[in-house]
Amino acid sequence: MVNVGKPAGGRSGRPRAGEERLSRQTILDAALRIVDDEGLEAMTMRRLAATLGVNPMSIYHHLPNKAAVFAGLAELVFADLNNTSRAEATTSRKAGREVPVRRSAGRSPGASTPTRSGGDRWQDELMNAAHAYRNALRAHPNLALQVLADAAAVSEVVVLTVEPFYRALDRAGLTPRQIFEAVNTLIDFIHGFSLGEASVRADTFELAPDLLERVSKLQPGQAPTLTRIVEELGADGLHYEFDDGFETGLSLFVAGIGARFGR
Amino acid sequence: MVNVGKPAGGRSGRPRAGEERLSRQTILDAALRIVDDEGLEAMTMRRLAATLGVNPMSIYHHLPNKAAVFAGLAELVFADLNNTSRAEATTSRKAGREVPVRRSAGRSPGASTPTRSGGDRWQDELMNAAHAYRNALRAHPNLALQVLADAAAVSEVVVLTVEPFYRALDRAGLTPRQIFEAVNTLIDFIHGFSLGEASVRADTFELAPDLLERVSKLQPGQAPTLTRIVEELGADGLHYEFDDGFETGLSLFVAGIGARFGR
DNA sequence: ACCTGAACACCGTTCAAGT
DNA sequence: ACCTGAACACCGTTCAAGT
Repeated sequence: MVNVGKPAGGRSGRPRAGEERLSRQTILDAALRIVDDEGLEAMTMRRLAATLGVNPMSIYHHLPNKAAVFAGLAELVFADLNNTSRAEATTSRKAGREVPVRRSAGRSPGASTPTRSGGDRWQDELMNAAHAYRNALRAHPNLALQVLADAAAVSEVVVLTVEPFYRALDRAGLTPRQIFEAVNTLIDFIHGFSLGEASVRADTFELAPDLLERVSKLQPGQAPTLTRIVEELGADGLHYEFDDGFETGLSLFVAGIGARFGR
Repeated sequence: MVNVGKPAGGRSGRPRAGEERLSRQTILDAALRIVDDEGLEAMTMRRLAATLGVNPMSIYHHLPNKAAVFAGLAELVFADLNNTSRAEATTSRKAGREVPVRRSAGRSPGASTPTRSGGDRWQDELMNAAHAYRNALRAHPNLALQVLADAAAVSEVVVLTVEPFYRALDRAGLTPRQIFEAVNTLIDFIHGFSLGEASVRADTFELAPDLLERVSKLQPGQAPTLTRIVEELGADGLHYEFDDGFETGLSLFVAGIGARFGR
């Protein structure tokens, strides 16, 4: 199965230049590919070396250990997010490697919100930030758990990530303290949501989508309210869509800001 | 360091009866102790066997593999939660093993909410459910990630866990669909929050508590709004307490329910 | 039924050596 | 500077054998 060949076939999308050298970037690209295709635990140092057509120890010359590889992958995810959300900003282009701009499904693809009057601009801005964040985590389901557990390790790039949230809520007129608290809460929600979503996509089940089946297996009287509510909902009502769930959560949150902070 | 002795000293709190036999329960207890004391990755099958004073292979007679051990641990966490939140319910007591009732720090330890009039009962009920859930995850920080990633594997016991949330929101008068959506959102928030909290307690940093230091290292103009807001807050304003953060999140959520669903 | 010993097919990482 | 081979100290798990 595993092709431990000579100097690695040109598997990745990148065109191999005449010079084929090992670098932090090529290593991380290969690692990401393994994680995406075969899951977290398939990503071993030896396997990584094999797909690069290189001795396992060569990797240690560019990254100090396996943890650093995973930290590097987490960083990639956030970097992707930052580059995606301000595709137009006047940034001095980083050397090499353009990050492909992924577009969220539901929204208009062109310029940001076409001239609309109304006063609900900050809500849209906040929604956009939230969707971009979710999409970045969703792009690599197998990596999500690692990213969320390791967000710490990625300092700068993670901090940049919250700027759009701050901007939206600043525009909404909240106080600094309110902004700080609201952003923390919203990001916690997105993390929890994405964790559930990633679990389902990876392989297993999750609470929301499976509730009906599980409740039916309960002994009578173990969870009376839950049982009754689920029955009232019926099979149709329980059909779960992650997209809807995310939207609902966001709108609940926006409504909360309005009510608590008088917006 | 590791004491690989004869038939295992009486390390666990349980009194060793004359008969010292291996069982699913003793294995899981030992595993939980290793995870709590030394972290997830210290919990290897061989290490577990050593602390039980037993051959590694003996374990496989009671649990099919390592994944099953972790699933069992996740189940313990949720079982703990269920037993804690209805300490008084008339349940036929399960054979053996009483789960110690952990009490949350901030609240009055006695009977639930002493006779209070007012119409805000459901809010308190919801808060209590949320705190109990958070506390269960907080009781074993090293396990939190595993639990959240694996909640799926633990079917029945996880389902029971949401009953208090359903009861509170049913009392609030929401429709079944609204309850379903609100509970999903709230639990996602708690998961995300607990993930962050567990990461900090385990070893690393996290966004909220560390924001100030990190923002100061940003290049000028990289995140203008964030930078300005953080400066306005100042060092004092940014001091982060998880307890406050959780309370804020909950109240934002409760306010959202009020505003969206007219309660 | 429950436990064991030896073995298999892996790991991450150190270290001394090659070019 | 960058890469390698051999080795060390581990893993999870299978399998045939013991009582």
